[in-house]
Amino acid sequence: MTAHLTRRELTRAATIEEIKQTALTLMRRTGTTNVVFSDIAREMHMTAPALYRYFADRDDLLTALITTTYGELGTLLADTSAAVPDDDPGGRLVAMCQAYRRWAKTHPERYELLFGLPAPGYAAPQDGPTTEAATRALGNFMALYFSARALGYDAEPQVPGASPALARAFADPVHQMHDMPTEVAAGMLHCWSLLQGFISLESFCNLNWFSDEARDDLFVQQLQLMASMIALPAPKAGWGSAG
Amino acid sequence: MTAHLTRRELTRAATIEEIKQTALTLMRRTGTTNVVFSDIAREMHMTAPALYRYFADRDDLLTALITTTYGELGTLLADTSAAVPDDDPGGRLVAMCQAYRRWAKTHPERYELLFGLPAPGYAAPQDGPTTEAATRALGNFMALYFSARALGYDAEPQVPGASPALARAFADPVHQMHDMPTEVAAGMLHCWSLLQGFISLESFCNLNWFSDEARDDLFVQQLQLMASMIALPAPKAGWGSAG
DNA sequence: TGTACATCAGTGAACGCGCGTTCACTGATGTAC
DNA sequence: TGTACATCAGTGAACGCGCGTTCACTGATGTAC
Repeated sequence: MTAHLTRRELTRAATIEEIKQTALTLMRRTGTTNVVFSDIAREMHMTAPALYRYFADRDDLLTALITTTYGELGTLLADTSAAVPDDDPGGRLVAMCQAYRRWAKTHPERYELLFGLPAPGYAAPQDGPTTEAATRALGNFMALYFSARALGYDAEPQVPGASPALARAFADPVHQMHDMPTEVAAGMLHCWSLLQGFISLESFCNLNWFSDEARDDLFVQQLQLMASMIALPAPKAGWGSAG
Repeated sequence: MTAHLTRRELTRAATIEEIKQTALTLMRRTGTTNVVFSDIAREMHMTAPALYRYFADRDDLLTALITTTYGELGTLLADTSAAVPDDDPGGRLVAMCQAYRRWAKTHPERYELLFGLPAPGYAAPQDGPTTEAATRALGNFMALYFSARALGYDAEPQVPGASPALARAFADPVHQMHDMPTEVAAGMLHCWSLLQGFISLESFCNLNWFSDEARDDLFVQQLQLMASMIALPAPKAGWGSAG
């Protein structure tokens, strides 16, 4: 029974969690992926050296933050998907992408943390917890195809066929794409590009010359393109705006 | 005759140029958008305070760097486009996108500078030189449509029609899209999203789990999607890889 | 052409602040007998 | 149940470094007469 945790172990886990949350909160407040030990400590009514009881150094904390953030994103996507009935994969696509978009717009620094230029000396440990968390988060999109197929939808996606090199890449089970047609797998990646492109442009203020409404409409159009790329049926509740 | 420049004015202009280039070189060396006055000065065999003769402060230099970088990107795109015959807009699309992609991969920190999370306290001056330089750079893509139309290509792009809000946005002549069909304008933006998405994913190492060859093939597929979105003919020399 | 003055480039020293990290310590929490 | 010891959380002071920025200065370049 390792379930018996001392009070010390419990508060320790709670403190670690609090440090990470405080760091993320401060990141939002400053609008940077920069994280300052003294600031975190002050926010928690502690002193900076105390943090070294929980994280070896700044890089260690950063790795934990990235993992946590991927986890948060994954949970968001999973919850959003779960809130839409099984038999509406198109609706799930719309809901998940809109949720992702809103999340990135609300927390551009978290988006930057995951998908921006890696920090100065920081190299994510290969095959580490970050990679695993990332795969899990993206798995939510892969699941769309399988739930659509379970419903009998298996229209040909409107994308070019996969090349041998691509097919070889897709065959690796790590990416969760090994048992979908290579056209769908390729389509998934095109969707991913399209989504990331829009979201990074919007979150980093490079689409400010558009009205909110125009941006919304543009995004809805991209959702439609995405659905066609991976051959998903239209969402039952409609696309959400001008179509 | 303001053409008469004193030696002082000439060396001054040259020094400003050298400072900017040194800053960009250092950015590449450190792999960050961070720029350190002392480092620039040392590289130029000067001392840090001397730089204040040329730039009011760090933000001032940053603004200049962004403008310069947009200019560099614009020149790259224009030159690349000009190297392809007028009557091959599809070829121009391929050449420009590949050039852009290579540029971002070689200089991820410059890409970050233009399209990443804006620096800490830095707010780009609205309607400033940066905006103008950005518009000029992107204008090279708009030009694709016009050169295609001049050749008689005017197929319907395979994208949803533009909503009223979008149409209103496109009507603003600033964006150089006011005299193209709204479907084409929308298609342009979808292309832009797709391109930015792929490039940011690749440049920031989020597609490392693919082989170089697989990434190349994926990009070629996206080029084909882009061509169909803005109704460009296929490139005369082919797509460049597995199609 | 030469001289007297103004303007500008660049230096070196210094200020001030932020911030990661170390260290010797105190007090509280847990463990062994 | 109580006592003696080990472990851990957290503190406060300090080190060391980086870096933006200021300032009084020297020497060179340009300008006016």
